[in-house]
Amino acid sequence: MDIRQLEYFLAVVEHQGVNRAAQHLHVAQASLSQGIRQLERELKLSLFHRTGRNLVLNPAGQLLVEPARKVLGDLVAAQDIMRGARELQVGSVTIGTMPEMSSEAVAAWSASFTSLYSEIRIELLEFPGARELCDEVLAGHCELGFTTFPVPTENLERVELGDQRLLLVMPPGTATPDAPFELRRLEGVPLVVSNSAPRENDIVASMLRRESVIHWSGRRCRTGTRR
Amino acid sequence: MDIRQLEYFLAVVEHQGVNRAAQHLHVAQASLSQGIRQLERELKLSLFHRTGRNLVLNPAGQLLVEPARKVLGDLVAAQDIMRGARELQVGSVTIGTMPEMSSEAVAAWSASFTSLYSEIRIELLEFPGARELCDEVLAGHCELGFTTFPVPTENLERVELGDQRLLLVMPPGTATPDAPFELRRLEGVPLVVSNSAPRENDIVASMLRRESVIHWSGRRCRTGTRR
DNA sequence: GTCCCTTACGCTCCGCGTAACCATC
DNA sequence: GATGGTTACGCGGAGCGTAAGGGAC
Repeated sequence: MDIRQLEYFLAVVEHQGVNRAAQHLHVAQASLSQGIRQLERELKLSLFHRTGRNLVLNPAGQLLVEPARKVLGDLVAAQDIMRGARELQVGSVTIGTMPEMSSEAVAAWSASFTSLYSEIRIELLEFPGARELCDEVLAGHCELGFTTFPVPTENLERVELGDQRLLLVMPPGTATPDAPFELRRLEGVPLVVSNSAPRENDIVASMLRRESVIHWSGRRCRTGTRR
Repeated sequence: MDIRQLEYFLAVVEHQGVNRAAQHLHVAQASLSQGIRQLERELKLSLFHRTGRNLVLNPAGQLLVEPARKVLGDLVAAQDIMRGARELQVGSVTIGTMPEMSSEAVAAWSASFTSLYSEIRIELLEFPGARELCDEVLAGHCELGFTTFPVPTENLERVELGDQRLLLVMPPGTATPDAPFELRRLEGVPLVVSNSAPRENDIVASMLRRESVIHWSGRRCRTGTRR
């Protein structure tokens, strides 16, 4: 039993005859007749009464009408979904993130993407580090990932989105050197940091950690999105 | 988009790879690969991430999984129904009747048929006369009809089911001739007849009518099936 | 090397159309 | 004759398998 055969069958039923159905399907009458015969042969079951003039459904044929409509209906539904996906109207994008990545870039990208393709769902996956993130992108579990340079693989396409500038805000009167500020000078300094990153998804914290700077968490405040 | 292509697609998804899916489908690996490529070409849409090793669904592919399952599921449902019809497990038979036909033969046939094929539904259509009944059977709207001889067409297959004997019950003391009883002798005689035949679906009434016998309906009683 | 997917290439068979045939009206 | 369905037959293309190619590990 085939899609084509079911289409032929329903066309004959709906147009009450091979001739009219063939005109509607733009195939030769003989081809349609053959198709129906072939279907009946495969099913080992007659579907129509042959009464000289027109073809009339017999009980077995009547049993097939609704199931056939259902199959064809589901098929066009699937085709509609695929057309939507092709025209970027529906679907989803899975993107990977990592703790050391600032969420601002991801949020900005998501916002602009959503404004363009409002029906595309964005799935977020977070990985421990750039290595794992790139592995997952390579394995095909994410379409793309946001990470920091250097990217730990050569086989991925990379787009530089920009530099992110961080501002250190200090109390009035603090000595501000002209030379680049050394993170080491924050050793032991109480800092206002985010507490909304249970998995340390905070670029400042991870940078300080990389520099082995111990800071005293003087006061925590909420930042980022509130749930 | 084709049944075969959807089967191939789901097999690759479920077995996570062309190779294993091909073994399961008993086709060559290359044929399966071709089939998937062809499907993607038709849809103008990539369905898998090609990441060197295995094939992994991409978002468009994920969108197709459930619709494809639905199409194939409905298809096997249709095939099941057809198998049932072939094995006379489900389905229906439409039979035609006519007023002058005694319902006893129909009932007896229905009972024996139902005891053999309990899942086959019997549809009853009643027509004004043998002429109309035979036309409908010829047109394919009934599979068979119960009628009385002579059948008013040569193009139908006929099976004689038997003779139906009718008994005339008379008051004690009535003269009973040895010769065949003439219906004309019932002229004006009060008869107990059925009142359950609003459309005169009564073999006695129609026989008397054919003989132009006027009888006085002395008393009516219920016969046949009570609703 | 192994593993897995893809491409190339012939072959077979299915389904199409043309044309002839048959039946009914 | 007109209409409508079936059968006969040759052709083209779709899909298969074999074999070779290519990338990842």
